[in-house]
Amino acid sequence: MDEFNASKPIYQQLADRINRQIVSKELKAGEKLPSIREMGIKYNVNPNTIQRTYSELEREGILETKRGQGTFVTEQEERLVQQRENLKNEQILTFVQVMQEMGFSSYEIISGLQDHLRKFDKGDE
Amino acid sequence: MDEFNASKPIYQQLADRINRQIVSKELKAGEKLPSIREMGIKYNVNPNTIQRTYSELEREGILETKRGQGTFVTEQEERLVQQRENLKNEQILTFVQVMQEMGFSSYEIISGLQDHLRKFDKGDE
Amino acid sequence: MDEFNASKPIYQQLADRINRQIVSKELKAGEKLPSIREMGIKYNVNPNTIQRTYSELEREGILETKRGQGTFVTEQEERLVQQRENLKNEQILTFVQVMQEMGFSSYEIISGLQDHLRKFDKGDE
Amino acid sequence: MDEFNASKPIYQQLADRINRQIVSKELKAGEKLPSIREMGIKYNVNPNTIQRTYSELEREGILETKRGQGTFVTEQEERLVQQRENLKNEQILTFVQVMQEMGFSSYEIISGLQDHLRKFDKGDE
DNA sequence: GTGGTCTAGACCACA
DNA sequence: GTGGTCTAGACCACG
Repeated sequence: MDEFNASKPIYQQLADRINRQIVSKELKAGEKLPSIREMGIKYNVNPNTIQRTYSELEREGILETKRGQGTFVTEQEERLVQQRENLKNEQILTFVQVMQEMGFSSYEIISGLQDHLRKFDKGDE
Repeated sequence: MDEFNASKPIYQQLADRINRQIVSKELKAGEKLPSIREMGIKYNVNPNTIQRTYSELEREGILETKRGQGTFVTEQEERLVQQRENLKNEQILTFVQVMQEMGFSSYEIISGLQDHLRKFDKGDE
Repeated sequence: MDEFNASKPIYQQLADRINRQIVSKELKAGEKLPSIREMGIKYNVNPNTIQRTYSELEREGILETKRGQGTFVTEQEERLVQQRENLKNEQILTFVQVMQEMGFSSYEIISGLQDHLRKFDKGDE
Repeated sequence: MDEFNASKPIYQQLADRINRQIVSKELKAGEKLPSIREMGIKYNVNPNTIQRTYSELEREGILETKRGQGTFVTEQEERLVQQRENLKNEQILTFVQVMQEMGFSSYEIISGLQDHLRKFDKGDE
């Protein structure tokens, strides 16, 4: 397991991934994350790098560490709800910005998106 | 003019910008681009950096260099049309992927997007 | 009860707390402290940690251990008076040092402090 | 030069120091800081540690880095003014909290402080 | 030259 | 066992 993109720092790619797991409820409030060392082995990455990922997410307020016990998803559910909202808006904002800079109209954006979803939709609404 | 983002290489940010200018028809087929030197001055950037930007776009097939004359947007209009379609689908694809990984439903994606466009729409459609 | 700060060792935070309880006369000269085991349960903390807290304060001369009876606040009242004075001056000294290093004038320090006390004063004076 | 406190991380002690230098205008808006490597040598500390110090301060918004050029105090003077205010209030807040927990009255705090300043005042008002 | 990332390996405090 | 800090040394992109 070492499928990392060269253009973005590993610690950020991992942070993004965990962020998504939390936002998609794959990881739940209060749940314990693997230890830094375990993660290091799992992703074939230096523990320091994992450490950086975890602190980054702690700074964002969605992870908490308990001394000598490990790192946990925060139990403050509001933070998680808010994070979900934040990430959604962030993604939409940059997507729309880029599309508009490329000269696509709102109509083209929406209908292009609908076409895409129609093709690949797995029925999850 | 030196409003560059720290996280991405300047040469790529320039390439993206030119890509957008071409796709949005701000730059037209066959049009001459400023010389490397001019661009360097205009954006207050090292000529090496511009050089790299141009080669990148040449590799993508939308710029052409004529020795002794300068760098031009390709005159093969199909390439440009195709590039526009490519960039659009690329953007949509990765946007939808990320949103789905975060557990957002097709409904949330579309309506979130519509909300956003409603708020910020500049009337272009 | 496990509201501990991550940045400082727990045993020290406990020592500080007891120090304050003694200096504020919440704990009086000669008074018996809870046993190590009781404290451990009360604060949901390992007995080793409490042990360390107590020895620390013994070293400072304000606690005394009587073998087979438990741990007590010293009965030498002067030590307590002196400790109160020490802690006060210590706090003031480092506070002023830091403020002066940051370039705050004596006037700014005093008036900033008065402003703060005016806002938050609970009437104790 | 390796006068560091054992109880606090070096990178934070350095951040505090720089924070103070900026707030006291010893370092001015837009001024260039020594390179990571220079600082490392000066304080006999690993460049990585300095790096962490700098990023910490960048996150706080008072430093900025320009790729390939170095690290600078931000030129947005308001951020600096605000930081001065923040640090002042932070210091006052924790000082007063500690003193009140130790049972000192507002009167004792203020007059203790005034006594202290009277003794050591260097004429800066 | 600059900062940014990563690794390997070490030591520490804490539970 | 856990996370937190630090070092030494490496490689990279950028100007």
